[in-house]
Amino acid sequence: MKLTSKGRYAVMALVDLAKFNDINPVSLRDISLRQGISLDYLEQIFSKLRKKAIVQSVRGNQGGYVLNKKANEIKLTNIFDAVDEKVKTVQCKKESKKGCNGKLTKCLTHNLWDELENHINDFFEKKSLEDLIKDNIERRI
Amino acid sequence: MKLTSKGRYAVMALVDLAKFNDINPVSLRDISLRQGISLDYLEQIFSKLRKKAIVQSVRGNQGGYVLNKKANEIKLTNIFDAVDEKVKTVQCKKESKKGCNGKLTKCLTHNLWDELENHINDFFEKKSLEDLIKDNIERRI
DNA sequence: TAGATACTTGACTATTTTAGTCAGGTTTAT
DNA sequence: ATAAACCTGACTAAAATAGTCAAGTATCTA
Ligand code: FES
Ligand code: FES
Repeated sequence: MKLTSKGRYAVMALVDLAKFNDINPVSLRDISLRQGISLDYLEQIFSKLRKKAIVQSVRGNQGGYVLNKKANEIKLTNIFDAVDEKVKTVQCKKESKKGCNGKLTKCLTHNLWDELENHINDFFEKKSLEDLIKDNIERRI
Repeated sequence: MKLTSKGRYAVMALVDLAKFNDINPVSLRDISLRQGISLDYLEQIFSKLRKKAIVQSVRGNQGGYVLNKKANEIKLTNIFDAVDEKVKTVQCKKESKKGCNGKLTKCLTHNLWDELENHINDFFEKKSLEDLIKDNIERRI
């Protein structure tokens, strides 16, 4: 099980943005330089974040992006959802009544993976951008 | 983030094996048929489980595999470890003092992913094969 | 109003990982 | 002897990932 760069970058970029949010729109170029993320890749990511109303764009010279909600209202769940980073532990289709083995009953481990999925999603539900920023200031990394 | 088939199958096969463990060695062919997993793939998986002493093999006609420990002593962690299904949330090398951005400090989100990794591993630490079997009997799926 | 900055979009691609398959063994009960 | 079942390593097709690239459009500032 691993986290993809897309999800990792999305959160990283938003933390960066949130730190500078009060003053001016933050340009992707700046985030790219500070965090070492490809500019083109960031553009893909922010396009998705914008469509899900997590950020707002300001076009033109001196433009950039601004948070569209308060930092404590943006949960990791929202971010991951926006960039299609989903937690997927079961093999079978959620809706289908068939198991992953093609049989009509769920497989021996289906419930386990379901529990795991909930366990992970709980973590994402609880963490907000604000938490991350606080954490960064406290630890001074 | 998703769970791979290898990890899923490893656990599924072991639950199946554990259910029949008292009587005779269980052949991979039977597990393959019951759980709908490719026999060749199962062989790869069990080879690893054997090397980590989670199962024992019985060669020859009427042979198969047997659990090498009690079901309550086999945690998910052990299984995942054996088949190299690892949880990897950080990008940077664990040992290296460099961050994922190549800089000397850890990135803004490093601590977050570390927490996440622990959160997930906790789940795997707590669940044993025995828990899974009980769960199956209770729910009768 | 020209030019620079920065957002916007969509298509394309190299690399890596996954999820197996395949072929050829060896061991042992009957 | 022979069949069942373990054992091993190499190979591969398909999918996912992590980007790159190209061609825009909008807006501020000089
Ligand atoms: S994971 Fe849902 S049936 Fe196997
Ligand atoms: S994940 Fe460890 S430094 Fe970024």
